[in-house]
Formats: sequence, structure tokens, C-alpha cells
Amino acid sequence: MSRSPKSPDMAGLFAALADPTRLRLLNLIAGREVCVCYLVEILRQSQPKISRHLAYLRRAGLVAARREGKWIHYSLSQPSDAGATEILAAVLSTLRNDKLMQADLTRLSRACCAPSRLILPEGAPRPAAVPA
Amino acid sequence: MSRSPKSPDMAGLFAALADPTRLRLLNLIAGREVCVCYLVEILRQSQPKISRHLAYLRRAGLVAARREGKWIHYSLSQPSDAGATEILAAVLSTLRNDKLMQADLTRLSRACCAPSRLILPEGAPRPAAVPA
DNA sequence: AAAATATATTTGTGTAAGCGAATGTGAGGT
DNA sequence: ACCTCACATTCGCTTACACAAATATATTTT
Repeated sequence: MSRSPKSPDMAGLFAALADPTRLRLLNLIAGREVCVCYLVEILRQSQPKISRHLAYLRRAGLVAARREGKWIHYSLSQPSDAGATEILAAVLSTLRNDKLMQADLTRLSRACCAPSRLILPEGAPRPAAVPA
Repeated sequence: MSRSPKSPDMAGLFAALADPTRLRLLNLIAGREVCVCYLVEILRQSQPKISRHLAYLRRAGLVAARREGKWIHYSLSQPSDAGATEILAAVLSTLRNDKLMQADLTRLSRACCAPSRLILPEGAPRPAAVPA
């Protein structure tokens, strides 16, 4: 509440987008709720690293976390500013053209349909099916 | 030429956008060629600071410089990547809704039509008229 | 050639953020 | 109560960058 709502920190939004790992996370989270354990396995990066980037996105107001027992699910959270929302949509749309981003989504859908191929905990909560 | 043109550094693009001064500069430069002296006067910030941010934008491939005698004009430069182009267009469009950005453009148009109101060198090259 | 002008770069300093490694926390299972 | 599991946070370090101040460079003018 201390920030002026008049100037929606555009620069802050872009700072949040200025990291390859965070872009990959946003791409995976866009359109569905994803458990952290999937994010760690699909990006093949250390759990603390993923967690730190998720915290950054959370502070920037781009994602929200929901706890369900031991697991925590992340989903996109609509930014307060309309302009930010518009830009974010353009960004996510553009990301989908990227080979790496597509590969990430493919691995997410494989994890959904054949979890044995990933080193995941027994009974890990599955994300909703990845839309075509 | 040393960079791979295949993976268009999206994160790099956003890093270039992650600064309020650079956003103001892009907003002013978008759609017309502007001399550095106008940018310094309109943003009321030190010349080295403006120059450093312009250099950053140049390295990011977002703007291009053209020398004309003592003056240097900056203009938008189409990014190599199509996705970057699309995003940049969305960003610039969104910026135009911002009060501060609109005020900057107004001051640029005033400088164009009544240069005596700004402390500018005699005969400073004028930007093209600001489109409504 | 020397001076003045317009812009760029360097230098020094503070801060933010990236990383791996280690540690903390909160929920469930035994 | 204890342990384990899934995440989160902290620590120590390194790199990037924002800033002001100073200095350099290129162009025109005298």
C-alpha cells in the first residue's frame, strides 16, 4: 500500500522477466497450476534455485502460491495494472514460439501422462493436462 | 555477429526495459528520430546519465544512432527477433497510456514548436512533429 | 591550431541480484 | 516425539549495473 497506484512499476515488471529461468517458469505455469516438484524436475535445476526465482515472481505479483498438504502449487496471478496484464499476455504468447519453451511444456505433459519417466515423489500431484 | 541469432535473448530484452529512464527514452524515440540534446533537456537528467542509458539500449539492439555533424540522433531499431519486435510494440503501446510518458511527449512537441522554452543550443536539430 | 560544443566513456562507490551450499520450516507419517 | 519430505530462506561470494564526478573524443568554429 506504500506504493503509488498511479505509476505501475513497469520497470519492476521487466526486471522480473529479465531472467531465463523465470521466463521458463512463467511459461510452464501459464494456463495451469503446477506443483514445485515438477518445475524442479523439468528445468533440471536445483530446488533452492527454483524456489528463489519463484519467490521473486511472487514478490513481483506475477504468480501466486497455494499450499496443499506437503505440496505447493503455483499459478499465474493477474497483475494489478491493466498495462502489465496486456504486456504479460504478449510475452507469454511470444514465449510459446520458442523451441526450449515448447520442449519444457512437452516434458510437463509427459510428466503428467508418464510420471515414471521423471524422478518424482510417489503420488506427486499432477498438473492439469497441457492444452494443445 | 558473435551472438547466436537462434536464441533471441528475451531476458536481455527485458533487462534493457527494466529501468524507468530507459523506458522514458524509448517512449520519446518511438516513431521519430530525436537528438540527444532534446532527450537530456526533456528528461532533466544529467547528460552522462542519458548517454549511458542510450548506450545500454544501443547494445541491446533497441535503438540506433546517426551522427549529423555535432549532433547524434537516435531512433528505434527493429530487433532481429520477430518475437522481440512484437513485445516491444506492445510495450510502447502500453507506455502511451502513462501520464508521465504523455507529459514527456508533450514537452517534446513543445520543444519542437517553441524551442525557446527549453535551454537548447541555437539551431539544435528538431525532431519530426509528434504525431497525435 | 586552439577553443567551444555535443556526446561518450571511465572511475569509484554503493546496491541488487545471481549462484551453490547449508540450514530452516511446516506438514505427514511412524 | 521423531523422522522424513517438500519447499523456503540464509550465508558467503561474485558479477552487473546505477549513479555522480571526472575525463575523453569527435566535430565545428574562430
